[in-house]
Amino acid sequence: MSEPKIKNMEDFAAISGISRPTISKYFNDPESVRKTTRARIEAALEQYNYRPNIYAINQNRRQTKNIGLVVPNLTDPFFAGIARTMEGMILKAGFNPLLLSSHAGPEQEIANLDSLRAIKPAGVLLAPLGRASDTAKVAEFAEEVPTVLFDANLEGVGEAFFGSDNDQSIELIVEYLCRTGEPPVFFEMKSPINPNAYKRRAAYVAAMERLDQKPHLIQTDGEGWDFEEIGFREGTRLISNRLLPTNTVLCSNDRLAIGFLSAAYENGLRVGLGAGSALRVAGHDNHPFSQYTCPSLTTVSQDYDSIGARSVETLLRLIESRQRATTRDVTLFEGRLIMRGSA
Amino acid sequence: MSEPKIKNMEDFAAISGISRPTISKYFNDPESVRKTTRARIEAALEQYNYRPNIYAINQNRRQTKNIGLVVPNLTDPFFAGIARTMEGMILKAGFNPLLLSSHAGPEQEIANLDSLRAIKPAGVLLAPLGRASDTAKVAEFAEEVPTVLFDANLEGVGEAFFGSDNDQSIELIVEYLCRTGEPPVFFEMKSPINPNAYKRRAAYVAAMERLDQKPHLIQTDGEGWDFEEIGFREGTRLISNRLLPTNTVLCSNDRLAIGFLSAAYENGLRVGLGAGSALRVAGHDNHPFSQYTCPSLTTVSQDYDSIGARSVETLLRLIESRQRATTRDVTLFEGRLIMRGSA
DNA sequence: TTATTTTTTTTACGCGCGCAAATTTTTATA
DNA sequence: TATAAAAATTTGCGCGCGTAAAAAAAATAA
Repeated sequence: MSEPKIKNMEDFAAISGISRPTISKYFNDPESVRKTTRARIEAALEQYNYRPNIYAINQNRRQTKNIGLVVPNLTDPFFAGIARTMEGMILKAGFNPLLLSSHAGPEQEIANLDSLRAIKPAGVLLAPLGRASDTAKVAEFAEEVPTVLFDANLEGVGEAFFGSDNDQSIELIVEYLCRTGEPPVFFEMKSPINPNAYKRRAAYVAAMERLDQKPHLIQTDGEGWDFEEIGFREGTRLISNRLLPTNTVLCSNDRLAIGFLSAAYENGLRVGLGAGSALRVAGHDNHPFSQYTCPSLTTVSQDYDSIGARSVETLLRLIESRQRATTRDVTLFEGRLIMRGSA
Repeated sequence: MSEPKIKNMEDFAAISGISRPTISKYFNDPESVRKTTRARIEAALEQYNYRPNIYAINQNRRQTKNIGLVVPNLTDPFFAGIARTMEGMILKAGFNPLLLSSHAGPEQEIANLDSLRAIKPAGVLLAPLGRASDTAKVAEFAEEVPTVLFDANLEGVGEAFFGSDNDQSIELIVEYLCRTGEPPVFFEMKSPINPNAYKRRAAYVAAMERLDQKPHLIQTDGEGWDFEEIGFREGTRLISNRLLPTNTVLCSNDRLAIGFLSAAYENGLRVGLGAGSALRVAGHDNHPFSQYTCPSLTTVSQDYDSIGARSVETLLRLIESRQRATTRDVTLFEGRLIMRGSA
C-alpha cells in the first residue's frame, strides 16, 4: 500500500502535504488542530500507517506520558485485580501504565523505583510493601517524582494516601461476630509484612474492649507471602492441640483464613454458623477466592474501586497541575460486611 | 555530594576525565574497556550517580534491550506465577521485561502487541489467548518481531512453541482414576477460550478408549475467565439434579475444579477417596490454590519451570544470533501427577 | 629498544522528534 | 469587504546518545 517508505515525521509530513510541526501538534493532541487538517492527517495515516518514534518523543518532551504502578505482589489475585482496574483508568486518561511487582522484597521495591526513574514517569502509584519498605529511599523517590500511595501508608511519604478504614471494617466484623455467637480470637502473623495488619490488630483490641470483651491474639511465626501455608500449618497445630479458647476465629486476612479453613477441614472440624458446626471462621479483604472456600468465607470487602479511582484521579490532577500537593490527602474508605457460610 | 550537575554523558565524561565514547562503550558493556579505565569510571559513578538517558539510548541503538512478555490473564495466579519466573530470567540476562496482560480479550491482545511495537522490542514472549486470538494479526506481528509462543500454540506462528503435553498428562490422570475407582467423566466448558482445553478433551477421549472405557463429556455454557463461578454453578446443577453418571469427575482445569468442589460442599456431598465419600474430583494444572481446597485437589502439575526456561533461552539465543529460526521448534513437557485428597 | 597490538581519544555526523519565534494563511467577527 | 483572531507554516535549534573513522596513546611482544 505504501510505496515511499515513511521513516519519520518529516517523511510523513511531506507525503501528507502538511508541515511537520502541525503533525507533531496533532499527535500530541488531535483536537488541537483544525478539523479539516485533522481529517487530512488521518486520511494519510490510514494510507501509510505511520507512528511517531516513542523514544524520540520522550527524549524531547518536558514530561513523559508514563505512569508507574507498583504493587507488592502480583501473584496475589487481590493485587492483580486492583492493578488491572487501575491500569484501565490510566489508559483511559491517555497515559501509559507500567506495572511492576515488588514480590521479592524491599530491595526489589527500590529496584522497581529505580527502573521507573529511568523512564522519567510523570507520576507513580505505589502500594508499598509496608513495614519492610526502605522508607527513606521511597521518600527520596517521592520527592523526585509525584507519587501517590495506596493500600499501605508510609507516614508522610508521597502526595496522598488512599486505603481502607481498618478501624471501621474490623469493628464491623467484630461486632457481627460478637452479636451472633462467641467473641472471636484474632489470628494473625507475629511480624506481618503489611502495616494494615498492625492497624487491624489494634482495631480488633479496641473493638473488643468497646464491647466489654477480652481480646485474645494468636500470633504465628512465618515470613513472606505464603499466607495460606502459614494459616494451614498454624491452624492444624491450634486445632489438633485444642489451643483455641473460643469457637470463633477472626483472621487478619482472607488468605490466612483460606489456609485455616483447609486445616479445619483436614482435621474433621465442621466450620459454619449452623448448630452442627464446631467453629466459626471469618476473614478480611473479600479475596477473589473467598467465595469458593468450604464453607464460603464470611469477610469484609475493601472498597477497592474507590481506592483505585481516587488514587488515579489524584495523581492525574497533580500531573496536570504540574505542581505538588499543598496538603497530603489521607482518605480511608469503609469496608462492607460480606456474610457467607463460615461465620 | 555532587556539586557540578551531571546532565548528560558529556558532563560525566568531563568530570571523570574520560572521553565520552569510552563512557558510552562502558555502559554498553563494562567488560569492553580496560580494567583500569573501568575502575576510574566506576569510582566516578559512585560519586556522581549518573545514569544514561534511556530514551536517547534506545533512539540510537540498532536494537533495544526490551523484551515483551504477554500473558492471557495476570489475575490468574497461575499466569502471574509463570510471568514472575520468566521476568526474573529476562532480567538476569540483562534485558528489560515488559509485562502485559490480555485479559480483556483478543482486541487487547492485539493492542498489547501494538504497544510493544512502539517500544521496538528485541523479542517477545507470548502466551496467546488461543482460540479467541486474531491469529492473522499475531502472525503479522511475529513476522516483524522475533516471537516465541508458550502455553497455547498458534500453528505456525512465531519462532518456537513450548507448552504442556496434554496427551501425556491427561492420560496420566485418567489412568490413575480408572485404576483406583470408577472411570471419570470429563467436565469442561463447551467453548473453552484456551486451545489446551480442546487438546485435553481429545486426550481424555483417547485415553478412555485405550482403557476400554466409554468417554463421557459434560460441557457447560459460560464465557470468559470466571472459571470458578462456572464450575460452581454447573456443579450445583449437576449435583442437585443427580446428573452425574459416575462418582468421578475430571475437570479440564483446576479453577473449574475449585468451583465444583465448592458446589459439592454446599450440597453436602463428601468428596475424597475414602469409603465415606460420594464423589471424586480431579483437576489439571496444579493451581496455587489447589492445595487448599477442601479436600485438597488431586491434579496434574505442568512443568512450568521448564516451559519458562526454554522459552526465554530460545528467544535470547535468537536475539543474540540476530537472525530468525530456521525450523520452528515445538517442545511439549510432561506433567506430573499430584495425588491429594480429592481423588 | 623497536615493532605490533590494543585501547582510548578526537572529531563529527545523525537519530527523530519537541519546541519556540516569526511569518503567512485561513477562518470567524463585525 | 475590512478587520481581528485563530490556525498553520517556515525556520532552526537542541535533546542525549550511538557510532564511525582517523589519530594518538598505552600496553604488550619481539
